[in-house]
Amino acid sequence: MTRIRRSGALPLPASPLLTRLSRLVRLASGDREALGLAEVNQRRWPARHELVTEHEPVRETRALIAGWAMQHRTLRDGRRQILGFLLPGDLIGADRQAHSLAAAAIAALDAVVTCVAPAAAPGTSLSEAYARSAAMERHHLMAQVTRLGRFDARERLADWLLETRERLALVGLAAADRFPLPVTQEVLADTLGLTSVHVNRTLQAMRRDGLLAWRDGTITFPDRLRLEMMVDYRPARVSLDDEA
Amino acid sequence: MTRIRRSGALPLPASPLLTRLSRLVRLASGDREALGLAEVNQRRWPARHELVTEHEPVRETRALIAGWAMQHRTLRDGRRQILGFLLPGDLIGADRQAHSLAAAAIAALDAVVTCVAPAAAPGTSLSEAYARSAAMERHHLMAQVTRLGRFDARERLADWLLETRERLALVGLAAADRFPLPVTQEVLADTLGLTSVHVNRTLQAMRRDGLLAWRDGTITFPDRLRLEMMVDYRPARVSLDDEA
DNA sequence: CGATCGTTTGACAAGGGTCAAAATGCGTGG
DNA sequence: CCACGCATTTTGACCCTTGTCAAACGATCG
Repeated sequence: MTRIRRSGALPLPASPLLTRLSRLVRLASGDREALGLAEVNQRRWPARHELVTEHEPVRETRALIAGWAMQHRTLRDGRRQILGFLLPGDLIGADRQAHSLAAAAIAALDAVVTCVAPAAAPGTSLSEAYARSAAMERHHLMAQVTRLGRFDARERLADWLLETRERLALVGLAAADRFPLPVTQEVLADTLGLTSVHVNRTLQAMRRDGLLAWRDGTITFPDRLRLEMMVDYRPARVSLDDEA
Repeated sequence: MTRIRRSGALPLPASPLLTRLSRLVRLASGDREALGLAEVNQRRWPARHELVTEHEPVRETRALIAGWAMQHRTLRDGRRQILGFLLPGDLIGADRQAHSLAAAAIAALDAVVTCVAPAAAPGTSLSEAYARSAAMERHHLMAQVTRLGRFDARERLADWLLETRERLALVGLAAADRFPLPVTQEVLADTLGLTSVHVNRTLQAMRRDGLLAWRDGTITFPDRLRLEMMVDYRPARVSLDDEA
């Protein structure tokens, strides 16, 4: 049914969902099929659209196929904290139980495409993949706590950028030293617990020090290893048999 | 097998594990039995003992029956971030998948008692209870991110104390306006992303303002509602049919 | 009674916030 | 193709919350 296309120099745009889950768990062919099937039925959302509302019931598990979204909370007085980002291949509400309520809002950062995630029977490879995906998410939340609690501005930026590059690389959307970053400094500030003014100054200092460049919506690391040393960065490992 | 004892004025020391899970989900009698049985086999650990080591495999799901523990990460240079606390009734590693690795260390804060959590077959009330427990945990992690990212020192303290009181109340270990807090100001600092010096000063200011008292290891709120207003505190609600 | 751990205090430094305005970029309509 | 309007980035001056360092104080324990 699917025809492999090798004509141009274009890399085959593999499904980020299938790619990601396959890297988390060796999927049974039936489960791979189910995912492929689920992706046929896509839904698009414009930038800024609210996909999930805080305190509302979460009806079904979905997956993000394209675009970026953020999970965030807004306080009474307008302060906002972004808890984390949803990137292509990520699941939305996978860790859902009966009648569960959304713990935070989810909003599209740019144009976004989703599909419904296929149900996974207990014991299947797909169910294991969902569990690992949830474990990754928990891991990222913990990393976020450590960043906000014990890192200064420069470390927060470096650590977060490295983590984001790694997540994108997992679905083939980042190179070793560069990746697209479709967000404003204001969004970055609300992610890292800073003000946009301070994010700006910190970025400039890091640029001056040759730690990164950011032009045309693309982050580049002139020397990624140096950056990783700086914050003692470790790739997320959630289970024994993770790749590399 | 269990004899109900009503002789003295002593309240029956109900199992915190059974209490907590019962409040999260209406448990089938078989599941209640399984929990009771599991608790027979207890294990005690001294204060400071490391129950779980970061990056090590997590073999089984356990439950905390008595005492306090903390989940934490320590950086190369000694900085430490406490991600959250484990209180009586909490599960340890419930969200585990095959071959999963601990995302953070867990250490006993005082003398601690654990048992092995009974396995839950898919579809049972126990499995649902575990899922909700995991959802609560995720909720607390998100609250922690918001606290560290957007709250100042006083708000962090207030919000965290209120949350902790609520969690203890869930297992009958806290009154409406007071609860035991068996930790040092240093531990509090590493939880809230502050220094112990600043925690100390902030606590004093809050005492002066009549927001709280802390004597003999017990926190007291002279006016809990005022404190809740101050930080717009909302009890954690994870699913539609949570109690009240 | 010293030793140790935790709390408290003081003086000072600094990272990051605030406010306001200027520059830059960019999509859209004329 | 240009001009306008809006969003975003950048800069400057100033201030405040929180961190740092060091010492004193208090309680607990062998």
